[in-house]
Amino acid sequence: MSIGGTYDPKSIEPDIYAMWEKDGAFHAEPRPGRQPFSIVIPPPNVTGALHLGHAINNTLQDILIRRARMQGYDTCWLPGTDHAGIATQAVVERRLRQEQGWRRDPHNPEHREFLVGKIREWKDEYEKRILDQLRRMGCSCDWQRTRFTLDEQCAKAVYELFFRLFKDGLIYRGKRLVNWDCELQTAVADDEVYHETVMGHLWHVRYPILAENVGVPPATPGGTGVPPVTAADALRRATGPDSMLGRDFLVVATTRPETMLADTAVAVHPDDARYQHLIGRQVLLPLMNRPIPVIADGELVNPEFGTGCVKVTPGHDPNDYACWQRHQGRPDEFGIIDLFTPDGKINENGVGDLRTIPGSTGVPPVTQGSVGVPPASTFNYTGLPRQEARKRVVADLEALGLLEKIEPYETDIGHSDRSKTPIEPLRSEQWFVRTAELCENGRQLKPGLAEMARDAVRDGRVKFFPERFAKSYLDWLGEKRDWCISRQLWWGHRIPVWQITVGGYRYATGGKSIGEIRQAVVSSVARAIQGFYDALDRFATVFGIKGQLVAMPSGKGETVLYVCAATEIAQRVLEAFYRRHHRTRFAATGDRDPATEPDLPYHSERYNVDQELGRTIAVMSERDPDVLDTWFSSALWPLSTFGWPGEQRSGSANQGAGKGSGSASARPLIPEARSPSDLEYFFPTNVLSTARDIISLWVARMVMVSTYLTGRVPFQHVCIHPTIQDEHGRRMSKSAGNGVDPLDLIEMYGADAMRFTLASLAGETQDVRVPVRPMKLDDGRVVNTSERFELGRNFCNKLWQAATGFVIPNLRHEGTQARRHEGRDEATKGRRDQRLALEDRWILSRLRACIVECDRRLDHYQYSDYANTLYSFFWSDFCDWYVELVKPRLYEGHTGVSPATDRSLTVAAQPDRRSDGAPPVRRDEGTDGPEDAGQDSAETARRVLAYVLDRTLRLLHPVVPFITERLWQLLNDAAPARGLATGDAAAPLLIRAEWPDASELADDPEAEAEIAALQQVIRGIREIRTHVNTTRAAAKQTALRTLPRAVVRTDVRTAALLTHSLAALKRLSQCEEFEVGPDAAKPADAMSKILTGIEVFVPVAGLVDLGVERKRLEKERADLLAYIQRVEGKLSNESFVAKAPPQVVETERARLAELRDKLAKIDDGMRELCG
RNA sequence: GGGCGUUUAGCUCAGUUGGCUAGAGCGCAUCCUUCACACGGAUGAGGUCGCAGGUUCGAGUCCUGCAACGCCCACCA
Repeated sequence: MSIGGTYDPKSIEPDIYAMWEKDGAFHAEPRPGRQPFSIVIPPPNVTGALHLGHAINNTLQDILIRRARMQGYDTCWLPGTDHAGIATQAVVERRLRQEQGWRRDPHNPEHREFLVGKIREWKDEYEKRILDQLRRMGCSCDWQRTRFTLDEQCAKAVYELFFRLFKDGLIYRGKRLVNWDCELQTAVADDEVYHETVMGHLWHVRYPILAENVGVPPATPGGTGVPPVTAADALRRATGPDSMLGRDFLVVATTRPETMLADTAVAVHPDDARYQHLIGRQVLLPLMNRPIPVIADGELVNPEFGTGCVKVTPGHDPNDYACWQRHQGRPDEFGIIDLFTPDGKINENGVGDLRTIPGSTGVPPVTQGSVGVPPASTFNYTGLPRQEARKRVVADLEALGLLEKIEPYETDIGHSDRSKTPIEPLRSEQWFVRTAELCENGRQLKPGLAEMARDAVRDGRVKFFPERFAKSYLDWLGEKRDWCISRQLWWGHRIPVWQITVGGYRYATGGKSIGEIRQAVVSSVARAIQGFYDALDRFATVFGIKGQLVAMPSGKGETVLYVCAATEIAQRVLEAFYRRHHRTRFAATGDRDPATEPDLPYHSERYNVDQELGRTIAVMSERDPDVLDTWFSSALWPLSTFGWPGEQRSGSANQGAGKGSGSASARPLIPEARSPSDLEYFFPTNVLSTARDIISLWVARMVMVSTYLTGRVPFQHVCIHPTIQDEHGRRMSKSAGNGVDPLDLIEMYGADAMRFTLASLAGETQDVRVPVRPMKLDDGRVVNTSERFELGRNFCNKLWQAATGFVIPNLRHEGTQARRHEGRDEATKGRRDQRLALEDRWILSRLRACIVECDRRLDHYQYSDYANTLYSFFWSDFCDWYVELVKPRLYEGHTGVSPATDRSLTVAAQPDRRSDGAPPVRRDEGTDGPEDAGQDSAETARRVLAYVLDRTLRLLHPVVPFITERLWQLLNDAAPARGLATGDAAAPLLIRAEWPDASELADDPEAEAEIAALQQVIRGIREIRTHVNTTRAAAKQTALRTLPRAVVRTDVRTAALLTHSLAALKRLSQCEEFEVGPDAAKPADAMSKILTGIEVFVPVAGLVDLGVERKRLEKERADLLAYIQRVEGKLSNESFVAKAPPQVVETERARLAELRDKLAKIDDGMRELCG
């Protein structure tokens, strides 16, 4: 051990970590009758390496884990990573595209295999890096339990959850408007969309008003007697010189003109007088030449904005979609048209031919082409990319004279977080989880997932720290939005569902009535379904997967079913079943050879029972190609990682392959004889520590899933840590160039320094700012770091210096004696034998307060207060004062500070429950005088030094584990036994040592007050010395290292205290001689410091010009006087005296007396100075 | 637009249920290479606590309004 060397983290960190791992300190097994403490790591995405946000979160978790371990819990911190479906796939795909020009073909199974392989390579690389980063940070994770969201164990849980939700009717498939990423060709969640303000335009377009509604009801030729108005007429009138708004045309404003091709209505506000007369009429959709209705919608339309008319494109705009939904089933309902292909091009609906447009009102084409206007059929945008289509549409409108004006307009465009391309809202079939309660006829059948999760927080089973974050959790869940769980990706858990389509073909109508035919079809469909079920059931029985399959109606009528498999085995069996039987008919009638039957179309929606009748068969389609949303597996993380659902499924009873019914089965009881499983022991976890931006995405979903599956919450406490920003309050990110790699910080400052700084940043605010600076590392690399981390580095160095440079050498120096002492200690056990000096009692009292404070702060997840408490205890109390006070006893054989109120230590007689620490000790009123020789005093000082360092290392270990563990080794070498009063051996490894117990120490207010007085005197003399030296420097005189003499006038008791601690007093105040006493005479030509009840005088004749002293006293007097006036003002205020609590008034009075006394003494001094 | 948070020393932040002259670290100034530590020690300067009202004997702290900044959610064609 070198003395005086700067702490070098790099030289110890790897060895220390290896030692912990070798010792198995991170791993815990369930043990009956013990207390577990568990945390599951928020699994970092394998998208990339860890950043500072991960660093702070994992530091905090490690603090909790290490403390719990020291407190004696069976502690498990479960590590792992998240596959992060869309994010990872996007990164890898982008790379493949850039490097090899590779593009994914969604329908090519080979592509699927190739890409998933590539992503897995990426994952392997980054998972390794991430786990290595955690190790370098010192995280004490239970590596044996490392999990990955796509591994077999997690997948098992995912499929089981899907199966149960599916069986309970909580998962459904529906066509909804989703955020579509045209680049990645997948739906993305709302929270994966960010908005970017871009400068765009607002195009104002005229929509010609039709003189007469067409098509609804179908115009019978010649029926109305009024000739239908042609498109040409309408256009001509709308663009003519005397055309009139509201009579001949309407104007709509749009930021996305290309979507007008899919307009199905124009909306106005119901109360808007300008357009009242048009509600219910039709306008002609330009380019498409489609009549669309004018509807009233108070929610969609703001009459103040734009023209007050809104084009309605329900297929591609969320608001319009909502409007469309509102109007469904009403007399003014209108259609919906999908316009885009998955890769963002205009589909076949971008042609101006009415009859080809599904969802249109089926109107015959309006006559066209007679007035020089291009016929509608020439407007064909099919195949154009969105941007191109926009240009063409605008140009065409312009050519038609329908473009009223173009305004510049600032608008927010949704972008995909992953591909950074604009989002296209479009309709798509997706799987959803229902979160609202299930009701029938107004009666609640099942409680909703959202409500169950809200209850868990409302009734306190889950608590947030800080508390306020519960609100955003409750608010978000209150919306009960359904959760879109399918993604059109390949990197993830594939949806375990096969579709069964029941359809008919070659039907003969042979003279039957429509009613008879319909009847026959219905029963034949039912028989076909039954046939399918029977076949599937037989298959399931053969393969032993009964109960692992369930079929449910799709909600699309009786001809489509979904079959879901609960396990990967069942999935494989189903896949085999599909391969073998998808061409087989499960026919209700007939007995044709299946091999000769042609395949039926995948969808049989167009099947029309009114026209034909034939045989009905069930056809199975391939497995749903989509994968599950990443959060679906994340929601299971606390359960899946500990092994849920366990073994319960194998050998479970037949739940029937038929129609799913019944709720999730209760968890089986565990036989008491065997030791608990991981799940039983470590679940629910104690704490979840995470960032606030995923409270809804992740925290809420974990609670939903856990309560649904087990009836229990996944964690008791949710701890939200602050977000780290750069000095300008910006988020840190690689792309912004302000990202900081934890490994660079470790390289530069050491892991402990980083951890300590991060902990000291983690208060209860939601943001903390860290200035980011590029700095050069030793190896020449320039990386982002922050000087903020010098805080931790300096503290670690101080700790290192104090321990290896002072405390331990002093123990080691007397090593033989320390061992002798152990022997003697045995012999004298239970007898008073150690005299604690005042500073010993003081530091032990301070230590006690420090332990209490650390516990209180950590119990409330107030990490910064915990770190700061230790910082000031160790640096200020221990190093600055205790160590300095104790030096005379060690170096010069002084007896230490032993005032009249000396106390001794009594050793408790009973055996200690601890194996590695000190026993509970009690103080006793001692009456003995301070007669101990210096030898004993030095011995006591060493014991206290060792003891306080021991406890400090324990307290600090959770936040700075490496350095404390190393110092623990050194301390063990120097003082293997270091209980305060007995010689019990310390634990070999700090990581397993016991957490300090404040109750073994006593609060000692008397010692605190006395040391405070001592400190005041020392500070007073230091101040005078500095003042003298400053003055001398100004006069170009050399500085004085020490003052020759000081006189202290104070009461008998304080005088005794100062006298007894003379050596320390001289040393700390750098003053050579003292005169102390109640009657000490003030020397002439002295500088003075007036304290409460203590006057300090330093004769400075010949040292410095006394003129400056008067100025100094004058200023002090002025300050004092101002203060006195304030207090006087308070006390002369009658209502203060009358209304304030008596003790407050009393305090003020006492203060006033004190201040006046001081003032008088200062006045005395000034009189003398003036002569 | 809704919600949450922040605003205290040059910078980054503490400041408990209102009650001793508002604190810390960094930075700054002066002095000190004295035998653990210059990644150190000593001393000091520096703050009308965002603004305006209110409650109270008393407000950095509680209430109202305003402003700036940040985050989350929802987003008007």
